[in-house]
Amino acid sequence: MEKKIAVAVVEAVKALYGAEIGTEVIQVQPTKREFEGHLTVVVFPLLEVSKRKPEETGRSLGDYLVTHRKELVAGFNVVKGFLNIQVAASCWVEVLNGIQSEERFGFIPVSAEAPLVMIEYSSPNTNKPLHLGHIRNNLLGYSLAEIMRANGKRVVRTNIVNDRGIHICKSMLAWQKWGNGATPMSMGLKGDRFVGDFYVLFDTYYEEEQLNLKAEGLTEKEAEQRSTLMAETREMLRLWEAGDTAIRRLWKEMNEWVYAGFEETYRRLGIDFDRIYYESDTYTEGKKEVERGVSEGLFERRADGSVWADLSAEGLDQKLLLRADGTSVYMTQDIGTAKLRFDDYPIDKMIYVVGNEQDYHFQVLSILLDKLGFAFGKGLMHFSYGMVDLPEGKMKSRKGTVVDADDLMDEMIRTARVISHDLGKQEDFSTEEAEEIARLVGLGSLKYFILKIDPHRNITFNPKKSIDFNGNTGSFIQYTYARIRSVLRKAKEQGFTVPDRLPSDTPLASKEEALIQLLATFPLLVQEAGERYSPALVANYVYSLAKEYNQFYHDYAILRETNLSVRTLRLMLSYNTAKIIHSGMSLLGIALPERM
RNA sequence: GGUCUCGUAGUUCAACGGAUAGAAUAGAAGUUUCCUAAACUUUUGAUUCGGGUUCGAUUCCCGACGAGACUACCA
Repeated sequence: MEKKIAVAVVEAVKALYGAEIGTEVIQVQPTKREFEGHLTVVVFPLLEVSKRKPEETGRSLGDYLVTHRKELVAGFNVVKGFLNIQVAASCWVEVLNGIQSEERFGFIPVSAEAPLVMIEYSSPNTNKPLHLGHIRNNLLGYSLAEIMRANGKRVVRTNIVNDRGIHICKSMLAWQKWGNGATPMSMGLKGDRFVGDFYVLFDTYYEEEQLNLKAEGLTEKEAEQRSTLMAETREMLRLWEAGDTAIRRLWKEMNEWVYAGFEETYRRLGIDFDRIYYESDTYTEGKKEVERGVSEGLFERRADGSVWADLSAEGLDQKLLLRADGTSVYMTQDIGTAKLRFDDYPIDKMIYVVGNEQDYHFQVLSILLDKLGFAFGKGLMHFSYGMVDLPEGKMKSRKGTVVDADDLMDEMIRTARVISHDLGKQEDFSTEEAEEIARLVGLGSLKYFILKIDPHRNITFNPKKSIDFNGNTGSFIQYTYARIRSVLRKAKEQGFTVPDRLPSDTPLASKEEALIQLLATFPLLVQEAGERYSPALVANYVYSLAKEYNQFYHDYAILRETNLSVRTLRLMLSYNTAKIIHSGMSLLGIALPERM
């Protein structure tokens, strides 16, 4: 609709002022509530060609549109430099017919030639369970993938698992020393939790060791160097890299436990991947690339054997790529992973969903890949998002102030169950139904809470206050959806049908026009969300749609409406609102209950 | 110190450079013979400060102040 108006205005400008302008000059936006009209044209940008005052220009354009395009424009008014347009009712009916006729309104079908976007997200370490920060990451990544797909892109969702390194060795060593052969099965624990506990155990003993050493009068640095635990860990890493079979077997077994745990958490969270990469497979590739860089004179090997990239020409500093002992660092691995990925897929766009603490890392990665001659280096996108903090400050795994992903999901579902129970809703449902609804609502609220916030911002998450189930929340949207489904069920029972299309002379009330207008903007919204990589945009749109429908619902007795054409209109509006809420929420990875 | 991100009602979030800065919560007052009251209606309340760019700035630029991140032979 906005586009139609823009085209019509271009035509009017040509007829009135004889000037050729592009539609991109025309700003068409929804009219603010306090003014009369549906859409508003901002005339300020047109003053240059009209050579007249804003009000006069607006009136001339309005007159032209009402006279020459009356099938589109039914009326107008001008306030200052704003031309408010009343769109003809028959237009809105046609728009609604258009929405009704499309299975997935607003989604662009994915063709085999479409650009291929790879999205990396999650990227866990295998030494501890997933926490709230990972939840934000996973939700953003999953949602972005859905949004890109809705924009007609081919999408490969990928996960790079940091399955090797000193941190894993800490868990392994602790298990060897103090595990007494325990397994997740024997302890009745989730595998990731089980291994994470050993990681914490290592740290506890390490702290103790450090305190003892410092008590002997050693400085902090000396104490670190004298640590036997650390020495054993490093030795373990060395053995791992050397391919020691016993160590490799232990490593494999403990990682399997962790993967089983992750799998469960991912499944509950409702996210998955198309392709998983393991750092243990990619880090050697990274080393090769770095060595190539050295031989091509791109990087410098120092006297101690370490390899560095000098990025001072780019305004950055020196960056380590290989340690003196030849082992790789994070950057080395990311170079290797990138190479393997581009060998595996014809990637047009690479998106890394990683926290903003790594902004610098990706800036450097982009430059390094570019230096190494990879065409994709410059175009890689770091989808950076803010930290999730607690009211007391930053989450610290060592201080035990981390909000565990599984615990949080449990808590959300529990809260949903309690609220549902208190409202007396559960009487209508079987135990299984009630439990399923609690699950959908609890998780939906959590997801919505995270996704509606602009990714750049840090989130302060208050576990005590938990998450609201009222207002701008996932459950509000779910409730609205369930209610619409209920209306449609009842309509069917009573023999009322939703037609394929409405006659164009169907009368419309302003509430109905407003709802159609909002529905009609969905394709633009999806496109914009794709261009701006913004799940938050989708979330806030779906909320405003749900809110609009709630008011509509409150004002009209849909099923008791006796006028046939009015009732079918309202049913059709309900049907399509549900359809688009469903589409929108699917972009966020949020499931909807049929009843609640 | 340097680089980057963020500063909006008491609180949590919105606002392609557009009109009188929107919602939600919390506070105050209402609405159930009626399709689901997890709803709806009314009401109180905010752009950190100072410059600049222009028809117009929460948005863009400069400076100050405040919060966070990075600046590791950690990942």
